[in-house]
Amino acid sequence: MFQLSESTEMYLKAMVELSNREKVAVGRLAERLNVTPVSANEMVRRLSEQGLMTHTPYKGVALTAKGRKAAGDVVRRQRLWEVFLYEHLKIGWPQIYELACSLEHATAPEVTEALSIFLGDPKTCPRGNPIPAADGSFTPLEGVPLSTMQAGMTVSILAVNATSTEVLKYLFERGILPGRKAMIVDAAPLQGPLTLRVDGKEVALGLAMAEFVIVKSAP
Amino acid sequence: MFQLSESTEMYLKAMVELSNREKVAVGRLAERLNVTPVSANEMVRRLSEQGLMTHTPYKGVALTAKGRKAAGDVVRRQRLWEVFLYEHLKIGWPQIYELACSLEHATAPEVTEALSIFLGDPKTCPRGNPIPAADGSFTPLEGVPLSTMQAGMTVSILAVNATSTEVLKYLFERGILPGRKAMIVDAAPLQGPLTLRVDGKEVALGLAMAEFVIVKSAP
DNA sequence: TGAAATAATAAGGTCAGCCATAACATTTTC
DNA sequence: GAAAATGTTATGGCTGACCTTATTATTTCA
Repeated sequence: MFQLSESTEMYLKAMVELSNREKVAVGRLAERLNVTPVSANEMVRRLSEQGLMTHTPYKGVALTAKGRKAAGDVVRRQRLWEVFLYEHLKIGWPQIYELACSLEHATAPEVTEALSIFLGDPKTCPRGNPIPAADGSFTPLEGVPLSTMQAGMTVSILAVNATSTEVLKYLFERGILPGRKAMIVDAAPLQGPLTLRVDGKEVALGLAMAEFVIVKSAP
Repeated sequence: MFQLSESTEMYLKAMVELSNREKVAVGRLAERLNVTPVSANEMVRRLSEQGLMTHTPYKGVALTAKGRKAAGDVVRRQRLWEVFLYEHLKIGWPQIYELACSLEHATAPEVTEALSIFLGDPKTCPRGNPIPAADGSFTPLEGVPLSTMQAGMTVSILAVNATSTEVLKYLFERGILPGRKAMIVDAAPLQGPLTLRVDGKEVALGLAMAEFVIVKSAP
């Protein structure tokens, strides 16, 4: 609607959500965006031609400076709407990502800035992620996916990066939310699930989900 | 995004904005939506097949009950966003239509209802038009286009139904706003312009614009 | 009443962003 | 080092909502 197509915005957003700077495999993009790897490849080619990302075959994709700026704008809109939906419209935590995503695509720059002012220029969205500045710049969180942690460690949950309402609902119901602390009781081998203790309760979490929970180790 | 395509929503909205129940000429639709008459014809066929409108060739198009309900939903979203943008984000009156239009297409039912509550269930948008109820029902304004009025009459402006930001800006700058009173100083013949006295100033207004200013005669 | 204006239909084209299937290239893993 | 997994490219197809050009039908009005 405002230069970038909806599809382009989704790809940019996925890049930010999946990477903390490193290259992202095209297959991961395809998976997150629910398209076939062939489609993702096509789209990555288009976006590379537009100078938004660079693709090194068999190695992955990375945003260019231009792409990072554009992605920052998109993510800013998305997260500001999340704040609005959560804080002012009282919409449930698991739903806000998906609803904000739709609104994001339809938001003109003047609305973004007016919204930010209305909200008091928040720096973090309800899922714990930083809200990029008006110029699109942002510093990724200093955290790692929960899936990389070892049994016995205690972590503090910084952010949840899942997008599907269903997954968010699952995490929400088990108290896996930004700000909480979790103790890793067990990490089963062979891509097996993690067992956590959160809020006094034990929770099993598949690795796929644990990838989208960003944590830092806590004392 | 939520069953109806963006394009469908635009046609439904145009139907509500152009009619006060009577049939609308396909050419008017085409004009307002900035598409060719051929395209509008195609689209009207599609919408008729979906049971949203009925088309009587050479006579015009009318919404069915189903179409009126769907259109009411769309218009409700649009106008609620207008209120939000105007009242809370402090965005200028001429801009809100266009900006709200984009947001409208991206708004899920639960957001619409939460927004309505947040806004205090307003009944009128900043352009003076009624906001349909949650079930899509609404009563059209009891007013007529300014273009149908005679010289010498004094009218009270009920609503402004223009959509282009440019036209809205023109009207805004001249004080042609809901709630104001206007005296028709002169109505030139041959589709000529109207001359109004609004707020002590004289304003010339082409018939095309005057069609989108809804008024009732005032003492 | 007949010309002009408007409306409708037909046929064929474009474009973005998907899809599937199939062949081929590279990397990972046992 | 070979098989399995993953990634890439090629080809062809689809859909929605537009477009143009051309032809035909109806209505309006001078």
